[in-house]
Amino acid sequence: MNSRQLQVFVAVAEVGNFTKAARSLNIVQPAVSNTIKKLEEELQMSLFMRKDKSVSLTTEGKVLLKNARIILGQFKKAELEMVELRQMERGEVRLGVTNTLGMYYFPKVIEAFKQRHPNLNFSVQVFGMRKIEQLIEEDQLDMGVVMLENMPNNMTGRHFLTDEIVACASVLHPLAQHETITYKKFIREPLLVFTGGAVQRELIEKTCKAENIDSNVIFETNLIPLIKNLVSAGHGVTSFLRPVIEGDPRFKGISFNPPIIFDFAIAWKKSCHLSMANQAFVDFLIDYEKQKKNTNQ
Amino acid sequence: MNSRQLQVFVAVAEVGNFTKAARSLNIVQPAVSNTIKKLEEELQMSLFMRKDKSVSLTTEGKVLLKNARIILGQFKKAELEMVELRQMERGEVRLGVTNTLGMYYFPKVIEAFKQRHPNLNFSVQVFGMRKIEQLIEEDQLDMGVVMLENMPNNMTGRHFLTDEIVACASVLHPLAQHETITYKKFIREPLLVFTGGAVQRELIEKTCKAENIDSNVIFETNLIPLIKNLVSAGHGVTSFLRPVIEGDPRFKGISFNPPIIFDFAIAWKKSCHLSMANQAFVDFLIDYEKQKKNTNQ
DNA sequence: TAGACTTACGGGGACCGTAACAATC
DNA sequence: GATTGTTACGGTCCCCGTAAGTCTA
Repeated sequence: MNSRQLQVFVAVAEVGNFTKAARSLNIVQPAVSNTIKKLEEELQMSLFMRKDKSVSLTTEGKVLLKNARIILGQFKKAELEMVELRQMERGEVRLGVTNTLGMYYFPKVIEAFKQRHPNLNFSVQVFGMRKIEQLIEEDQLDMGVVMLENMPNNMTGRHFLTDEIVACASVLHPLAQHETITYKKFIREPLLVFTGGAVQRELIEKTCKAENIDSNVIFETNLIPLIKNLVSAGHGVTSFLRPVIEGDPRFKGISFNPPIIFDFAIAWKKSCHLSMANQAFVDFLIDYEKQKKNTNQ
Repeated sequence: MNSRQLQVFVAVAEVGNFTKAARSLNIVQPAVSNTIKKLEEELQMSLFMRKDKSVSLTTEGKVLLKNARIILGQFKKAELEMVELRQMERGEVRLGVTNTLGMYYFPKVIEAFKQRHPNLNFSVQVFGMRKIEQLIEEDQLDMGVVMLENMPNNMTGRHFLTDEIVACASVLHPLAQHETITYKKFIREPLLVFTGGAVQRELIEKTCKAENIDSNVIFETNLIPLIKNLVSAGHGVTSFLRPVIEGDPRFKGISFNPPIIFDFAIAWKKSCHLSMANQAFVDFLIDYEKQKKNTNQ
């Protein structure tokens, strides 16, 4: 007993006529005869009473019909679900992002993606980069933002964004006169440090150690607006990705010399297959950046 | 997507290994590879992550697995129901019998049949023969007992029993001395008539009319024991199928001259297919009589 | 004679088995 | 080298289409 046999059987049962059933199935009538005959032989019972000009179900046929309808319905439902998955009308994306990118980069991208695939469930959460790597490892996230150059070797991913870290001071601050600044000079300033992601903090520590000086951190927070307010009020300087202060007249962004460039990648466990929804988001992300680059040129 | 593909898919999903799945399906491993590949191509999505030494389900695979289990379960259930129907572990027999046969013939047969097919639902009801024909016509009975020689032509059936109608008198009655009696002489006796089935009553009417005499019916009832009591007490004579009085020392059964033989058939609507349960009972009935005849010889 | 189902026969595709290959430990 | 999955090839069986046959109105 297979699905094709049931399909033919139901067609015949519904129209009570082999010829019409064949037409509705787009096959010839003898094919229907054969299929039904095979099915009857397999079940060792007759399913239809052959009367002149029409056929009708036997008692056994009626029992089979009930089951056949359920089975075919279930097939249809399963196939539909698969199509929905394929067409991104179902599924889930669980993404971990850094605080900065979560505030200044992803909202626009995700909004555009959501518009394309409105029925996907989307979970975006902000974590530090180390935490993102850990949660991906623990399968609590599907993917996340990591630094391209130090991607864990049990993970794989794709580079999607390059951005510059700049020193950030109030436009009234003496530093605002400079166009570039060395990192060594920068860390001697009173520093307001964003501690959400450990990366910039690590950069400071490393440089201090290399220069053999103590860092001059006067304030730590993971609230970007708070840092911006304090910097704006002239309490110190900080470093941000350039987009954070771009367009904000209160701040001057000063490139480091040599410049500090971050390459961001979206990454996932190497051993783990991305669901179609996640894969679609990655593709979308790469494509989004390519489009943006083309437009800017 | 067909049932075979799902069967293979579930097998692989359950053991997480193509080779073992192939073994459990009693096919070779490349066959499994091919089937899964076809399925993946058809659904346009990958269902398994191929890792070293084992495979595991993708997100989409998990969704399919849930559906596949339901579908295969439904198949199993349907096949089981068909087997049960075939093996007479389900189904219903709705049989109409005459009063006499219901009391003196069918109990033993039905008991034997019940023993063979204990899970069949059985409905046996006593009606007059005309009523049986009517109820079959109305589809309220599947089959019933009718006279072979006047089976309605919209019905068909099989002869299963031949029995003799005999005059029945108390052993103390003067008629008990006779070995035969003509029907003409019989109807001049004071008659106790069994009115459950109209057949014997009709026979009396017909003969009276032919002989141009009034019938001498002094009592009518459809209670066989009551008639037997009255006959036993010498209040009159009656006619019965021979088995009714066989072995009862109070009565003498006197063959008519010429003998009156009834051929009983079990019959059903010609246009209507007998369910396997009913068919089985018919076969059983014929076989039962054949066995009995062989034993007696 | 027309309409409906059955039977017989041939072709194409699906599935399975064999065998050789690739990859990982 | 052993185990696991993939690819290629050939054979068999199933299903479909064509054509002829049977039955009934």
